[in-house]
Amino acid sequence: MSSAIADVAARAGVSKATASRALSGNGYVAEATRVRVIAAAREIGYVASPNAASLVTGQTKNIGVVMPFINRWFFGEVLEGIEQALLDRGYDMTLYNLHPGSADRQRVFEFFLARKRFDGIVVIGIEPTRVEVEQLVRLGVPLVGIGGPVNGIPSFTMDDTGAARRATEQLIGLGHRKIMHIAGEDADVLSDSVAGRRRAGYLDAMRAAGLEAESRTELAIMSLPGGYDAGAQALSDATNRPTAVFAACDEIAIGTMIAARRLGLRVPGDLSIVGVDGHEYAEMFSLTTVEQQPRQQGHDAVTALLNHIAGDPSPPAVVDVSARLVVRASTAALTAVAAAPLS
Amino acid sequence: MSSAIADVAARAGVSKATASRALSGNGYVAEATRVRVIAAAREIGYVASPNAASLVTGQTKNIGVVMPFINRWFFGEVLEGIEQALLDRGYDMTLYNLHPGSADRQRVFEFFLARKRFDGIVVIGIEPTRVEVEQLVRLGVPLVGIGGPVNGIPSFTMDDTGAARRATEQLIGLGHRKIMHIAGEDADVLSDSVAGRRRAGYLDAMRAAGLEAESRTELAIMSLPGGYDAGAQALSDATNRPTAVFAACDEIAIGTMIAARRLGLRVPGDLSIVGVDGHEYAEMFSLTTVEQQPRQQGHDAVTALLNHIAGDPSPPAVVDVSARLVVRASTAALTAVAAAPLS
DNA sequence: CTGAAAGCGCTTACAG
DNA sequence: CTGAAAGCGCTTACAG
Repeated sequence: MSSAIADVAARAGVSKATASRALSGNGYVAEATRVRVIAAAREIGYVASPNAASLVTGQTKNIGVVMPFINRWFFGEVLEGIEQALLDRGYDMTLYNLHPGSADRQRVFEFFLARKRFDGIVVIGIEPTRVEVEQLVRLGVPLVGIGGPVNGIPSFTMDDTGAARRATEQLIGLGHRKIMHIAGEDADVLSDSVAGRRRAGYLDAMRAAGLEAESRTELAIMSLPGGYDAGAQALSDATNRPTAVFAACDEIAIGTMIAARRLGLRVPGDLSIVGVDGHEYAEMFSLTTVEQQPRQQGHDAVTALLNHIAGDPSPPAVVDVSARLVVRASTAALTAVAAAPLS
Repeated sequence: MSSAIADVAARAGVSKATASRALSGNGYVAEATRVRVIAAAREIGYVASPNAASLVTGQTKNIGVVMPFINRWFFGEVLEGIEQALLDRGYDMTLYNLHPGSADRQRVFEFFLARKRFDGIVVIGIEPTRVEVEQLVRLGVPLVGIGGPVNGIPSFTMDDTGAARRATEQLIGLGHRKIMHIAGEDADVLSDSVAGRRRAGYLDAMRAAGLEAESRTELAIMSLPGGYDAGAQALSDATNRPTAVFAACDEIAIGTMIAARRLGLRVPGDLSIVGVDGHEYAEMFSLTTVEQQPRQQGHDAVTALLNHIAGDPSPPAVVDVSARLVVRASTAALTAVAAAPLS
């Protein structure tokens, strides 16, 4: 059934050592021998066991990935980018899905990640504690982060604060003053989280424009239904309605947009909306957003990680990934009439 | 840095064999010794290498998963269910993402899956060819499928044809006759695919009600934007508009709903819509749908797989998973006025 | 250019 | 109840 290198060697009439050299390409082997060994391997469908090889080479050809969500757009994109890059280089990917507050968290750090199965580890959006970072470092394998700088782990991340500032400034530039921010739920608890940094950028921009008094933040689960619920709630009071919303992510933005329309508000006529991310639905909803490329980030982070494993220098502490404002039809200048009471 | 069982043995003053027995729980070991060994292991942070152990036990404690999409709801849910079940039992999950038409497909079957890394393999929605099923079987490890029966692989799947029939009958029961089906794009090519079976169920129901002449099928990418595009197209001609749509999945249904509203159609006033899946957005969009539990399916399939690996009998060729019609506000009885010309 | 030998980290008969 | 020995499948110095 499953064949070993001894079978290949026997069939090709060489020693296991030579078979190994011929198959791996390491060390000298006569061309004719090489051809014969490779043919033998093909004939019996031999594929080397990396688990066995790892025992002597120390290389597992396997990368561990830890992320809090699979089923949210950003994470799914990152994951697909990682998977593709890994596949291209012959690596496997072992995935751990650690929801915020997951009871398995400690077990993943102390048991699963410690099983000596990985040549490197990618952590994404899990906001590791200082102790956890230490545990990761103690593993002794290269690490890389995506989506938020983590102290002690080189991270691929966009400038969340800057993106939020830019998005908010866009609304300010259109004449809006009552600009509400719908933040991610952990912006409150973790100022260091993606949601926290985006809120900070919003506040920066408001303050710089002298609009502190107009600023207002609501919290939402970072999903479409989360944005819908928060939007429906926050926009229901007609006497105290913002003219624009800066949402912490596109899911929230789209959910808010749908809620606004159900309340009879026109977007952008009555309400301008800006998001962040460049979600696959953004175009369909004509959403103005600060677009990033999570799939590319996954790909680039893994490439850097594998290169580091192969001997390249470690990537820098923070690799700033690209993000750009894409203006679509969810934003418009505040109309003169609506603007009047403010001017 | 990373310690071996010899270190534990030395520290506890026993042989490697005894340390192994104490840690694994296999074989006799004096209680006092066991305690001493476990303490030693804890002190130096020892975790056994399953790669090394697999060489002698043959057990890798690792399961391979192959699926075409990560970033679509059904697959993401299945994946989270799988991951949780695996984590609970101490197994790792290695994920291969094989887009339809992926150039890597052959390499995954012939190289990655053949590396003797897995105690079992889960295949989801990739519609393996006969040759591929053979390759999988030749691996000699237990297999399980999710989301569509595959010959030769025990599969957890809902009755797609029945679900589609039920959904269509619901519309017929509400008095609709001009019921359009927006099918998944591969319904045409692969009658055996999920999309193909759902289209068959639609046609069954239409035929049984004597509505063959009214049946009409359009194709869409199985995503929200896919449903939006197909819906916008199919509903734009006011002279030839269905009064109801049965969508092959909830993403298509929701995309179609949004397109319909943009065209000024009221849902369900002018157009009733039914989907299939029980998508996380279904409630927010008040979508009538045939709900299934992909997360549960992933969990149950893995549990059956691990039990089989542990010695239980293989699951049956087809395990029918539950699905039920959930009626929400996207469907309504055809109004007398609209129905008149048909009666 | 090739082979015999050692050894990676583990577990498991086999003796005792 | 415990230890010495063998061996899982591979690769890599080391001789030749």
